[in-house]
Amino acid sequence: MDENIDLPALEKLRGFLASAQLPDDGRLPPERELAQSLDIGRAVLRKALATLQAEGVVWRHVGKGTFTGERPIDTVADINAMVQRTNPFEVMGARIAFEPEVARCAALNATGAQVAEIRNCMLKAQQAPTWRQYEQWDNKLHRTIGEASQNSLLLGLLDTLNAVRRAVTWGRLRDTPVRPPADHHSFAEHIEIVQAIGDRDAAGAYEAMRRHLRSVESHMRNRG
Amino acid sequence: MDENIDLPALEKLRGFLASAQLPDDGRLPPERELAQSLDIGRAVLRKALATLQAEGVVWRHVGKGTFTGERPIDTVADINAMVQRTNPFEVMGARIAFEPEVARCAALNATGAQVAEIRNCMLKAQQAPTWRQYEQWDNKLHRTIGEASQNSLLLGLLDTLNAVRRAVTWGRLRDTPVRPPADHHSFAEHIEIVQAIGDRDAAGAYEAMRRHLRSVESHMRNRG
DNA sequence: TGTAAAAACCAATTGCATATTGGGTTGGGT
DNA sequence: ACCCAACCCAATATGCAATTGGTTTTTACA
Repeated sequence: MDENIDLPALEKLRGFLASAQLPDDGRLPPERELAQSLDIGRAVLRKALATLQAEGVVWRHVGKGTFTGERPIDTVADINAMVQRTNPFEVMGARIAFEPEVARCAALNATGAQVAEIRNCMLKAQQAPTWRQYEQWDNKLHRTIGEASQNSLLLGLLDTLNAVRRAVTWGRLRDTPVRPPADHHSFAEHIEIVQAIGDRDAAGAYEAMRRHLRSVESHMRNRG
Repeated sequence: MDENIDLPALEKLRGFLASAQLPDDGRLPPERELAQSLDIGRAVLRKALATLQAEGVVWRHVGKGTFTGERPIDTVADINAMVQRTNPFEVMGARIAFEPEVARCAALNATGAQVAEIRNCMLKAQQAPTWRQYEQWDNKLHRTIGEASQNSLLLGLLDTLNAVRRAVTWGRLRDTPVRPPADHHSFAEHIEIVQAIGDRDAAGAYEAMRRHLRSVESHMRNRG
């Protein structure tokens, strides 16, 4: 902490914070304006603000303003940052960590209509005439399982994960045959997942999804 | 599919897509410009584009443009939308689904320095003189566990989850006593989590984190 | 001469008007 | 009946001036 702090100014600022009616986002008036209304210089105010920032009472950001409370972690537009930071194996690891839990929640919470939709997606994926359409139905299958968890936040996180996955694997379809072979490993795995969800078997759904993604991971490694 | 499709125009468009040098985001020229350069009408082009969009070859968005490939799910992690849609119980459910898996990965992957930092956060949380500082160290403990997973995507998802959590629980500290009581339930639970991570016990870390969050959940219910 | 305050400058961000883009309709021509 | 050109609308992007925090320079005073 800076020892040159002006204590009367700091007390004025604390008094302001204790009594001010601030907007919902906790934004303080601009420094120039606040200095004037507290009848102190801006440089003095800035020192007092720096003290309060070090205590976690306020946070400041160039161009945005000064706000009460702790600085939020910056997550807006973080998808691009995530994409830059990660790689296909991390994406697989995150899926293996996350999606079995989503399947578990789906087994506990899915409506009958959602179970039927999950089955439909699985069948459509098996019957898909091209890899592109197989991927579309595969994506829809996984997302419908996320919807069936009945937890909008889990679904939001799953969508974030899939957005990163697609960005990381962009262009990956170029060198594949026309459609998946009839013995494509995911088909049997999908059947097990969907069966467990339909049976309301949470642990079974968790294990089946985990086996599926481990299998996807090892195929990815062999193709590496 | 629309049966009024103009096949020569569709072939012209496919030919364009096969040979064009497009920017990295796969953006096509604006419709008016593309219609001119292909020497077809804009309405005809729009029909051809609609056909390709139905096949998943391109996607279009008012005001943005036309792009190759499938329509991405909203790629900006829209934290505000998640916050509006969810509630504290969903947040708890998502944490219970997600954070034990993060603890499992941390037990397998943490460096020695990270284990030491995790311990430090735990001790600092126990010694915190105010609830505000306890929360700061608690947040840091959970985030350090996320870092220790050595998976930047898992960490990104955890940050997203915590950003939503903070927004949903905004202002929750107002009516609490000065500091956590010495027998605050989380203290013993933190010890178990940190012990399991330090012991490299993945299943133990998973179970300890799950018990901790279930305990937080039931305290939340009783307080509700 | 040293210090504090005021003024000026810089980088990051916001707000707003205008331009652009896809979506669609209308009228005229073949 | 269909296509084309022109036009309109809603969503989005772009560019620029204003705003905001961060810092340096200048000025005034003791």
